[in-house]
Amino acid sequence: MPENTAPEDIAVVWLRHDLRLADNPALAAACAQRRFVVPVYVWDEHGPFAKGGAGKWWLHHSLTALSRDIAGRGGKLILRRGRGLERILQIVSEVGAGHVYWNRRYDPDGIAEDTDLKSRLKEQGRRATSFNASLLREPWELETKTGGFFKVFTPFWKTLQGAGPARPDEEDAPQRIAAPAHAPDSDDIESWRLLPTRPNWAAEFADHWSPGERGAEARLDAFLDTAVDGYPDDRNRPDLPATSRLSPYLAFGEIGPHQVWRRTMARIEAQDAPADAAMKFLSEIAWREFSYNLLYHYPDMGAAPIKPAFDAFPWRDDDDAFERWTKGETGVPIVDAGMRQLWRTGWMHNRVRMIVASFLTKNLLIDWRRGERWFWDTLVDADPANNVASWQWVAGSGADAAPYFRIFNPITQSEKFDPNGDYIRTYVPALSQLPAKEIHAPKAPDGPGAGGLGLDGGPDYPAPMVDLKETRARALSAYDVIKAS
DNA sequence: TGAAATGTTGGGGCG
DNA sequence: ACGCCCCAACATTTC
Repeated sequence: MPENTAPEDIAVVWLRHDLRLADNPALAAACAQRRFVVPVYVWDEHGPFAKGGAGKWWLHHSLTALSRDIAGRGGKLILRRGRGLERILQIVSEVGAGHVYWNRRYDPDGIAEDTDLKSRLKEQGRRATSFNASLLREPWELETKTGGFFKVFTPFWKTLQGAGPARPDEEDAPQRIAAPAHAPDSDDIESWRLLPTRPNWAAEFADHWSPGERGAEARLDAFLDTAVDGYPDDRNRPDLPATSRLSPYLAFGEIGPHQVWRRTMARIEAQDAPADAAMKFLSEIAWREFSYNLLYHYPDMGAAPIKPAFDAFPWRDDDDAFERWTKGETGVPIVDAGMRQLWRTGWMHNRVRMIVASFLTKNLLIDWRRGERWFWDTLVDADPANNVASWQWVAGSGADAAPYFRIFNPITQSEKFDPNGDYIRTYVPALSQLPAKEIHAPKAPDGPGAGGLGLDGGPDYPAPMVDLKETRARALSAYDVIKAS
């Protein structure tokens, strides 16, 4: 540390799920208040919220982009590996920083670590300052009339609309992120080996995604330009490019909900977008907020059902069935298409997520937590609040969940939301020659050589692994077990 | 942000 | 012309 640099002049900014320069309150405050700024990302591969495989692919590219963007403004992104709290304390001491800035986390482990770090820094005579970058309102801000937190989405959404976002004005990206004369060492990101090699299951990811802040902005602009008008009608159609596909960018904080909110509202005000369609889109952003609201108030919800009655639910242990589900070999076309889209692209359309989740938890009676873990490992948008809240919603154990008896019929859903079968054809090539009428529930060929689909278990496409009617009835009687308690 | 079973209605074929 | 049956089409109830 140069002798003429006082601790007051140096800030460490600990970046986590806020990998952007624009509208980043912690980074903006550090740059405005301190002469030198040291942005840090810590990769904790053993942490409870370490990213799964697909998330690591994304993280690699996101950090590469962020590092370049920071360098473009005179700064240097420091990469370290290990436990976050320890590495931050280490870097703070290396550079002699008097201040640490970060944007808040809301998962219980993140909160605990941040609380711990704050007191450790205080003991050392350093200041820690935290901000809100990732939520429109803090989870403790919105309250019901009786002073509690919201457990039902609709009143939550009404209240959120009334309150509006906490920061109505955009926080510009800092002009300059001045690195200290002797910047601390940084790992080379290649040494983290975040990218898959053998097999390279992410080979196709780059065709679908451009991680990083610029990619996020382009995605939002493209959505607002072309798809928001049709959003209310088409958002449930996996065969159409009708959704924003912002979820991974939001999960990594390459864009924040404030930016989405402001730009969408600006389109409404400029009459570039119909208000009802645009607000329908924002209500989906609000589902994300609602999930964080739930996670904050039910910190254990990743491990335990919100409705305690579900503790006694008779889930089946069936490794073989679970594996067929993960591989997209259930014999139910829409389910298999979804699971293969997930594997190939790191993402799945939301309507199809509900269908495959219903199939797993109801037709197969497999614990939602197994599905949640699989999604965590394979989704590029894996998010500790959204993922868990959505699984509990489908399973029926969540706060504002679908009633357990609301069991999807995957074939009916397929006919309704993929009417021409185009989505199935994209991800299940074995069925690509079937007409729309047959593709949702292919019939086994009558005689030898009749179709070559192999629906009786042959090589091309399997017969349905379960009878939908029977397993529906089985799910309902399983529900009777806990309904009585 | 269901689906299936059951109930109701009304048009048309038919003796 | 009339009653009867069938069955979409829609509504309601149940899980």
